[in-house]
Amino acid sequence: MARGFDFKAIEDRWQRSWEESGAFTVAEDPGRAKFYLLEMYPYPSGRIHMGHVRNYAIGDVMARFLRMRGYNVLHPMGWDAFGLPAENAAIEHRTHPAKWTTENIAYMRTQLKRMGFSYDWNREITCSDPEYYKWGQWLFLKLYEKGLAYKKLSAVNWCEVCQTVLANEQVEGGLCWRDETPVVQRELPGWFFKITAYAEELLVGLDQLPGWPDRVKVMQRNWIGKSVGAEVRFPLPDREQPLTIFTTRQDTLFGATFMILAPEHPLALTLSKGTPQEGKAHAFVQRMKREDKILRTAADAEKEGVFTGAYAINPLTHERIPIWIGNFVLLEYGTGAIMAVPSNDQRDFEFAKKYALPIRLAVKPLDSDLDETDMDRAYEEEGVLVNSGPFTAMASQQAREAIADFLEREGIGTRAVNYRLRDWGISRQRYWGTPIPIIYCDQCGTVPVPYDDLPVILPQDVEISMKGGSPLGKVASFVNVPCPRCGRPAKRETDTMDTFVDSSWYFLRFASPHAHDGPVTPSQVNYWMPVDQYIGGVEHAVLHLLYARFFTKVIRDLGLIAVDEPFTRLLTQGMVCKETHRCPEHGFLLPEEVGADRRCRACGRQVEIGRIEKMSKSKKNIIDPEDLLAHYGADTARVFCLFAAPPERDLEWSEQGVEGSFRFLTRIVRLVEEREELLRCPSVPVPFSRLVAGRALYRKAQQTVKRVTEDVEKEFHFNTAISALMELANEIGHFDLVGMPGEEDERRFAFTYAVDVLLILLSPFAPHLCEELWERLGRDRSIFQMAWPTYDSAVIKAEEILMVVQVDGKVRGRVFLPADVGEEAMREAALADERVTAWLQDRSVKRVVVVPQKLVNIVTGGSR
RNA sequence: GCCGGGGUGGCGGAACUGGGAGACGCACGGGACUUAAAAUCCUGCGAACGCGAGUUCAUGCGGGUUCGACUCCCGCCCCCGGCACCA
Repeated sequence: MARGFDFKAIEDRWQRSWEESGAFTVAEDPGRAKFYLLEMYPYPSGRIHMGHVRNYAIGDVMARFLRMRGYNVLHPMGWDAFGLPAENAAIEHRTHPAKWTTENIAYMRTQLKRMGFSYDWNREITCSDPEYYKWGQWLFLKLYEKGLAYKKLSAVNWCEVCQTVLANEQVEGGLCWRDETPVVQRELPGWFFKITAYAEELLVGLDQLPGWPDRVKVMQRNWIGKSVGAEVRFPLPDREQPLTIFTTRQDTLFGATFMILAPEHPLALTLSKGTPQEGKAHAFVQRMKREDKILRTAADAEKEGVFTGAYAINPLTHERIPIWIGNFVLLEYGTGAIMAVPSNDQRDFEFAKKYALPIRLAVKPLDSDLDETDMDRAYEEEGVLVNSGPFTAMASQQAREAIADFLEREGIGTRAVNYRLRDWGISRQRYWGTPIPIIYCDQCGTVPVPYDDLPVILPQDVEISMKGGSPLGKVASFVNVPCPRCGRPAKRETDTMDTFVDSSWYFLRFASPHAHDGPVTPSQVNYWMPVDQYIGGVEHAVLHLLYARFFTKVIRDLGLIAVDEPFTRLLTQGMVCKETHRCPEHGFLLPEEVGADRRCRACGRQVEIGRIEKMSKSKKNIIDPEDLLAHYGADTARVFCLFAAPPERDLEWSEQGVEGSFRFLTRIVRLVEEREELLRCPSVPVPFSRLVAGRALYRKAQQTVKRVTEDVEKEFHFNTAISALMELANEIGHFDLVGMPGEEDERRFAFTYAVDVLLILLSPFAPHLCEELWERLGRDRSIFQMAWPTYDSAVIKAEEILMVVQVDGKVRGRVFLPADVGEEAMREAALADERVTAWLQDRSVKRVVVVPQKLVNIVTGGSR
């Protein structure tokens, strides 16, 4: 290692030392404030990527900082080890998912250790470990007992590539979240968790989370999608049962001129029976069933429908109105049927125009009139009711209450709430996941596996393929079991659980990772929970982060934990990005595939360079942390990730930026090495009141303590914290150790103090290097056993202030004044300043604004 | 369309609660050291005008409030992310 410093040796040495001393092992300690710091655990894909480095570097700085601040810090790590990539790898490399996963974990663990992350490895958990998934199965059974886990046949999202069902949260814009291929709808039986039972609590609980970013809360709020309105029963002539609809706009009821059913609505076909429309309605429903539902219900799809031939009675106008079937009405939402108010709903308007259905205005704008025969679009805003019988002239909002009251009084309807949130489909037709602990018996039906028989072990000897359904179904020794109730031959459930189930409670397990009589040990979990700070990517805003909140509430209701919300504070870090090289012919290129003339080496076309995009294999703009580690070491990697951008923003990779961080650390090494002898000798403390020559440096060090502490603690502004450390390092570098005769001791004291402070403050960011230098200076303990420095606000305050003098708001002069200067003295000094008086010639002073300790603004009466 | 986050030098980014815009770093220019280069050190670095002291302009655009606006208010433009026929 020629360049800089021998980071390899330093890192190896200290990593071994921390491991041997068990520096990061923690236990409950009621005497100390606890802090549970957690980063989202990784999927063991094979090797860590820059996103991990950034995520875990942020967490590790926090962990080390908080320990030095005196907290009892739980900082664990584990593996989200179940999931489809292991099966794909198994097929591709002819290996077993378990082997592939275990090897990946082993390698990635060494990588994390080489980054110097301070985890308590005694608490490591792997969710493909039977000791872990046993308790996932246990929780499943508890949910089943409480009616929160159930099986049903339903239309589900199916990914052809993954050969499995996906949860709603795993479909993004009609595409599979993992491979971005189109998702299709399929009728399939599967297991669901009743997350909707907690919809309201999941919604209102967001208000109790001031430490969460707004955008995540907004995304969850939108996802839960609460709508307040009413269910209204529209009588059907000649039928006992009315047609019930849900609306949020009961104020527009008088404008309901027809109704629309979802094609899957049970009445869609029965209502048309015996009418002249029967054939047409039947054909339409059949066609809708064949069409892809995601396309059919997309926002930009053309509205289509057919008349059923039947009529309902508008319960307020008592008019007979036609019932239609429409492609855009969803069975799953509300009651699967709507009243159509074309005057006040754009979708209904388009439908009415297309099929020449009547339009009657129900709500008009406050300040103008509308003619329903002459509208070119619906009036959807609030307004004043018209054509609405006794409610005419009421404001929308008031009318909604009045009409809801009326509906309830007359027995026509009830107030109602609807949520967009659907139950969480957790069945996966794949192998590498937690087996669902259920047995099907011809005699006894669906039988839960008895608790004593847990875990249901995932068999090892399985042929994995992406064809012919769940691989577990082909393992006879797994499938065929005696019924736990009657003993007769029965069959196991062959679906496994969504891996998001595993990650919905892993943070609880870390508190008591080896508990063997339950998923958690209440005394331990209640000491550590909630997670005080959670750090991870925003891509989990409505996936993991919603499921984990749901599980926390369920487990609380089981009486195992005492918290309502799992994560008190959440930091969503930005992505790691890098520029891409794109050839119009060959797509994304590696930098080395581009010639010096910015042309593609393969075809000679001009290559588009400079688009900054998230690092990804497919865009060929990956930086392997392994290379970073080899060339610059872990400390540089950490400092770069934290310095280049504030954590919540995207980080743009820059080779020069890394170089800069490396230079900074090298400078620190030089700073210490050049004065090593001197720094090793104990210096005699000089009280601040007597400090003269070293006063400025001492103060700078204290100011840096304040800045770094506040930056790290309050806002995670690691970038500005590091810049403050750079400033201090610069000032130390320029400090004159000799000065005037007689000042040496004082200067030595200030210098030593500043260097010590610098090393301690820097140690969470660059732990290996700081430990090394600390030791080289002969300081007796590990730097991480040092208390975080404090500062004295009297020291920090400069005894001189620089007063800015403005004339008419423009800076015209600067004057040094004693810090305790009064307003009147500031005013006088400002008016006496030479440069200022020049500006004041021929102008009259109209007013003088004095900002204490800071600035004087002289306002003049006009031009000269 | 709705919701959220942004827009500041060549670049990444600073700026407390309305008070010196551009901290810190990168890139770049000049200089020192060197036979030379690298490394390191010193120095300059928003733009325009000026020999210079300095002056004017400048935080997406247009208005406003204020002694004073990157910061507050009104109206627009652009970029990124999320949701999107949810009745």
